[in-house]
Amino acid sequence: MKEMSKAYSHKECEQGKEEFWEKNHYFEAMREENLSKPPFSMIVPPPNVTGILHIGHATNTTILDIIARYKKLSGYDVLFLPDMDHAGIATQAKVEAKLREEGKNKYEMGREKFLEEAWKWKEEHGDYISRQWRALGLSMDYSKERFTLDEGMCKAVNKVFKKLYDEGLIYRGERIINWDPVLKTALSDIEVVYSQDNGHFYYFKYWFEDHSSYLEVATTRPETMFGDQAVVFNPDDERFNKYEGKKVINPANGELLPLIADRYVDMEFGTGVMKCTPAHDPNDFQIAKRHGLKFVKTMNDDATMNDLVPEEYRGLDRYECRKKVVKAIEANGDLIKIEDIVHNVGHSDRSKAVVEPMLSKQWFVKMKPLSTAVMEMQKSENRTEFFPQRFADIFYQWLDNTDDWCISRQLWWGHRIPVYTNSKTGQVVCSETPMEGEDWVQDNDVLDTWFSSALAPFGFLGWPDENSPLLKRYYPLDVMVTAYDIIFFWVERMAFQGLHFSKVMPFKKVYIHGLVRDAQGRKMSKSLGNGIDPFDVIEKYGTDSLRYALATGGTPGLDINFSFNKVDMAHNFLNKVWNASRYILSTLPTSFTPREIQKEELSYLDQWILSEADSLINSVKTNMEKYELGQAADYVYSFVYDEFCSEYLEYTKVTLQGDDETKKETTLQVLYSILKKILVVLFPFAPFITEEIYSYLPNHKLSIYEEEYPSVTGFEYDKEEVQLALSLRQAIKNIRNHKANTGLAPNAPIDLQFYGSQEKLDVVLPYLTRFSFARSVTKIEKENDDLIYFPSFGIAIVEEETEESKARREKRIEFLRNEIARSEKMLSNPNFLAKANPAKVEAEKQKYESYKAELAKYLK
RNA sequence: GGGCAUUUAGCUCAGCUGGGAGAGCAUCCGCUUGACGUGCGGAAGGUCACAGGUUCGAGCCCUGUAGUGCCCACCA
Repeated sequence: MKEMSKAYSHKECEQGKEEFWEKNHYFEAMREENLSKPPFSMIVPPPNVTGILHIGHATNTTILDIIARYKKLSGYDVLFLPDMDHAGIATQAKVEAKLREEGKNKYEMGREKFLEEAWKWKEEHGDYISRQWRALGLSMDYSKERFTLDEGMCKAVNKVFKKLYDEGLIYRGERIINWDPVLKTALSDIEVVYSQDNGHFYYFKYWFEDHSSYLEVATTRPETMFGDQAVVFNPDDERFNKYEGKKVINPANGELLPLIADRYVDMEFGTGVMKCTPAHDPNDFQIAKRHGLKFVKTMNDDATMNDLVPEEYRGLDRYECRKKVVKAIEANGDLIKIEDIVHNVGHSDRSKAVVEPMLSKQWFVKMKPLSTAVMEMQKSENRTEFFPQRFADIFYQWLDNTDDWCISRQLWWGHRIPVYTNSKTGQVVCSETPMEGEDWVQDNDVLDTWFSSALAPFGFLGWPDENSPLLKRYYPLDVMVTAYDIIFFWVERMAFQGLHFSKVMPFKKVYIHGLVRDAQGRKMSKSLGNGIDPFDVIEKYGTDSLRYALATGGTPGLDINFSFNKVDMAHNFLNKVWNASRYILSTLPTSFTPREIQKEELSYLDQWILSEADSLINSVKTNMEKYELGQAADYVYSFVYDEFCSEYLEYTKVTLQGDDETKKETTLQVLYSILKKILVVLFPFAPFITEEIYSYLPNHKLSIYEEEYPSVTGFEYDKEEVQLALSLRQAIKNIRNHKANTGLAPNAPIDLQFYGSQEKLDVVLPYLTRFSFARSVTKIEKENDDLIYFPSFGIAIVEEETEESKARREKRIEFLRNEIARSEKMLSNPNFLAKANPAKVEAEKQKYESYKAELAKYLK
């Protein structure tokens, strides 16, 4: 047998393992030999091909991987599919930046050449991501990797688009959309993030035509005044409704604006009179439609002023224009005041530029029918289950409120909209395949990236090929694991697309986790410099420690605070596992052969530890099924440290250093079987170290992957025997406590008296000697004032009576009295006896009796 | 404005159908006990945010208040 090295080295453990697993096909789904197993499927949320994976990716994929490995060992044929997202806007921005550095210009290059550059980018970064996945120890089926722009996905996207188009669920329309003037593309509503920005509220005089008087109108955006078409007040507003039909002068350009009434206006807000800019504000747009106003767009794509504004403003940036207009109006004496305000301003999620609401012709998905279908489904038995459950409500509410989805983007990198216009006839056709003939011109825009990632659950499995083996076997996905920040972007859209095209929800369960923050709970950001690169952590502590730290010590759905403290703890824990294993394996003789353990051969200590192991397995399984990974790992952690290593492992030294060969052999079998269970249970969390240790096990198979997830022994343990073990532990603890309290060294010799049967004394004696350093243990036949009782026996520490020992006894008496009083109160309460759980009542009675008995000795 | 989450030891957090308050780290004391000092044994440290209520019994359930974080909507 090879020898394990003295200290746990993550580098040695992790070296070559991914290749080993891959080479032996453990990551592959749908292997011939696994076809009889039930299928289980997941996909990784596709990372953007823009760059490197961060700590959030590491957390997400670690959770997925833990589930994948757990399911695999639990007897499932697992598909864990890798994939990447072309990330339209983000990648295009990166490629453009790179080209700029090289002194190139995308417009000069043209679409074709630019896309070549983008594909080059994808190849490079895709490879890099792929390597990072392996460094994180992910057991994905790399032979089935997909990309949102690969051939199959292009087919899927075109087919979906065409069907929705034909059904009238995709339409082209002119509406107010969110325009990103830096990236020069339309955005969807959820790509706009609002922040509380400082701004100004400008009050202007709007004179009546005859200059007899004026109305006060306030705005935050004077630069839009050139597009104004009316001034609006509430029809119920007594102050203004007498003016309906009159006209006022726009102080920015001298044009006449009609005064109109609309219920949209809030009488309480501002001056009660509002200017209306139909082409640059969504609410004004609605008002204008109701009143038949004109829509005048006054800005270019880069948010500079266009030719419809007076000459002196043309070409100015919107903010320059704002200053200039205000100045001009002030010069005319029509500026009343400027107030400082804080208001919500929409920014582009990607470029952070202030979004310009603009009238624009774009493609939209009509959401109502699609979202309604999902809502109906979520009320049925076939709903997708959310973990934690509260996210189901968040998911549902969004569906209930969402507006049509703007899906066209003015970019080149992405799925081009499959709609063609005939330049001669003007005919418009949606086609899954390119239209033949020079007259057909394809729409210039591409689709929102999320349009294609929404198809991931079925598209990546092979749809639209209905006969795709993956699709048939693994759809719908068993569980989707993702952070809460992309529920709207991704989970919702997968849901309605999946449901629309397959009639079932695309995933049975959704597990939502939190975001990773720094040790103080702050968001990781470049400016704070508190970001953590998972690969730095891996280098220093190893993948296993990182994985363990990320997946445990938190609560599902809540944010995770990353700290090196946790990684240290994980690393120490793994070192503990390593050393316990090393010790056990070093005690196994070369002749050792694992075999089935029989209940009859077990000592009381064996029975105790095996019963603890059984309940551990039950707890771990229950929690794994609920995705309570932290909870599951906690059980293993405390079992390993406390029950197994600090106690049982130490106890076995008595037997192993003795000369009863039969007992020795049994003990080794128990140690071996529990060690193996620990390794398998920990394997999903820390695959490398457990595989490494596994390879030292006698009779090991090719890989720990070949093992089955452990189950309970099925033994009916003898309650009294188990109780004896518990009593022994308690006695040792008490004696240690006594020593610490009296200033004795832990290994100071001590004399004990034992009250109980000779049989019990015989089995307990060697442990009392070894672990409490008992110099003598004298069996006594009479109860003694100094006895401390454990359920199976009593122990007295022989010592001279001192003030201190008296005080300690007084303390004990006080404790017992309090407990007895508490217990009496409960037991004398008829309601408790009648209503409480009978087992609880029984346990309470027993405690009461034993406390009373102990107290009686002291008070004799 | 609406909603969700959160408040437990100095710090970071557990506490899983209500039944004697826990872990890791930090602190203090003691141990080179034949796997591990990356360890072992022990100690100290908490009106479980606050106020009511339900219950025989509340950290846990209900109502309210306050602090913190986040999401959605949005009034020019």
